Amino acid sequence: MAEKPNQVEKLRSLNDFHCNNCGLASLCLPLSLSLTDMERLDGIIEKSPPLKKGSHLFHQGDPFTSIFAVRAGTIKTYTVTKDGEEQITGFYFPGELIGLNAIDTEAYPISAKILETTTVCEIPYEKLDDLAGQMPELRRQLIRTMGREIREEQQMMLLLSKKTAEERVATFLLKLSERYRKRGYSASIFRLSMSRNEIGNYLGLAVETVSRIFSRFQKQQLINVEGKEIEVLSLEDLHAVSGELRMPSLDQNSARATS
Amino acid sequence: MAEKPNQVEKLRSLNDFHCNNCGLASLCLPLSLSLTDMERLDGIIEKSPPLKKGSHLFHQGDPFTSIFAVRAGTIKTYTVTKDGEEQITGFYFPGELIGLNAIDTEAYPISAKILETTTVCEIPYEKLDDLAGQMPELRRQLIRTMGREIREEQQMMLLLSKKTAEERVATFLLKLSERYRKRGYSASIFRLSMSRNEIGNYLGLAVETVSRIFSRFQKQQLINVEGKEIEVLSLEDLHAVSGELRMPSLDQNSARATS
DNA sequence: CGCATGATTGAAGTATATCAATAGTGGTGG
DNA sequence: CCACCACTATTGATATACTTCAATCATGCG
Repeated sequence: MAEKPNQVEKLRSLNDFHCNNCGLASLCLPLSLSLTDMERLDGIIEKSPPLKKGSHLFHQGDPFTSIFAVRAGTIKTYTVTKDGEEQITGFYFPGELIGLNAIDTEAYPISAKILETTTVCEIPYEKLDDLAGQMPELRRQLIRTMGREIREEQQMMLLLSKKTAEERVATFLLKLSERYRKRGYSASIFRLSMSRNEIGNYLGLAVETVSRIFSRFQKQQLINVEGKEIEVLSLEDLHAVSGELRMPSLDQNSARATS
Repeated sequence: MAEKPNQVEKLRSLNDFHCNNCGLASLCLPLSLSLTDMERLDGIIEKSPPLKKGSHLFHQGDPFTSIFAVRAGTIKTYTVTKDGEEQITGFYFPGELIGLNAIDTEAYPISAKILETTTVCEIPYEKLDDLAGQMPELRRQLIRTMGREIREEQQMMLLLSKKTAEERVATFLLKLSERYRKRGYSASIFRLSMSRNEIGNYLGLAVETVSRIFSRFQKQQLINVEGKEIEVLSLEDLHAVSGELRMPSLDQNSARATS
């Protein structure tokens, strides 16, 4: 039976999606929860249908209600500056949480836009807070996740204030590579889900600069670029260009790393 | 009795220092704790003696044990980049917490250096975590504080990636002004506890640029500068130069602000 | 009081932005 | 299915905000 998975089958399996069978649990909030705890967390989570590219998860100013975990796809978050231009504050991949910066406010301080067809888990914050009061491991995991976010943003500050354009782009590619690797994808071949414009915006560079540096890196045999397809030819060399301290590819066990 | 407060008196009052009589409680973790809860928090906190300018609270790589709350004085945090130069990640004033970025690691990812004679409250993280499990309001306050830190760092990213030198310096001065105001000091006259070099480092600018902009602002009657003494002549005009969206001085009740 | 360190100001250099023109890409409808 | 159009990316030429280098001046600490 069930020899040919059909449409109904596929729908059923979508509805059967739970934290305890989510491949991302180890990257997300369920990390180190017991099975029963995981089920309780699962109970408060709303799984979204696929969201279309270009649509918004929420807009800056919308009332804050929920944290979102990316299940599949990519999301960018951004604010709009005084003169109307956008500043991208982050790209979010499966297992990552969006909305942590809104916890002490009544409205989202940023907008979240879908970059490619994406599904998310919506976690109502009031309920999450309740559960965090009852489940020590969930509380710790939430706080750890926030601590990591603070740290990563400080690294981003360093990138923006001290690094050259080449270092920024190299660092960006390495970080992407590392994130793909952690999710079980190739660390050396991947597809950019954002435009050159968005990369430049995020890194504090003009589009043209990003484009030139991609070309330069290609000429230097560091990477192969073909539109949005990136192949990293030498993680080591790219790392040398990035000006980063540690060698991310050696950093297999991030929990024990001292950063 | 006790007509002339003497040395012993002063020492006694130092030892009598507790969360429930700390003027900063409303800016710090004790915020919205009940009196009993506050006393329990107070029970796990170690009050430091005065720390000397130039000394370190901890060094990058030291084992992570505690969060610190500044009680009086100023502290800067910084990382050291590959080529040995430092990147300042923040300045911390009374009531602010240091070390939140280390929570999910085993070692501090930054160093913390005293800028002027400072006292701190040391909060052992294990004990804080225990208490957070028992006291919902403490848990919420810790998480809120982290959420705010994440948000503020995103604003800093925006500053570093989109703002001009003048906008950066103006924003910096306004943020300082606001922080002094919240602590009951003058919003328009204050003393910089950091050097021009440190300001430049933090803002991603050369010292010379900071100095030139201070002079320019002075010429434009925005501020008066005399060494480390700053007088803001027009918060409104400075705000206009800063490129910030909101008018911070109108933002009296930050808890209800939606940012 | 003196000397090291920090701050200011000017002159010259540079990395990156901006402007401009062309080439490629992907989505849409005929 | 291909042709079209808008959008995105690339590449070159020029402009500029900020850095770097250099010299002088101020400050504060022992």
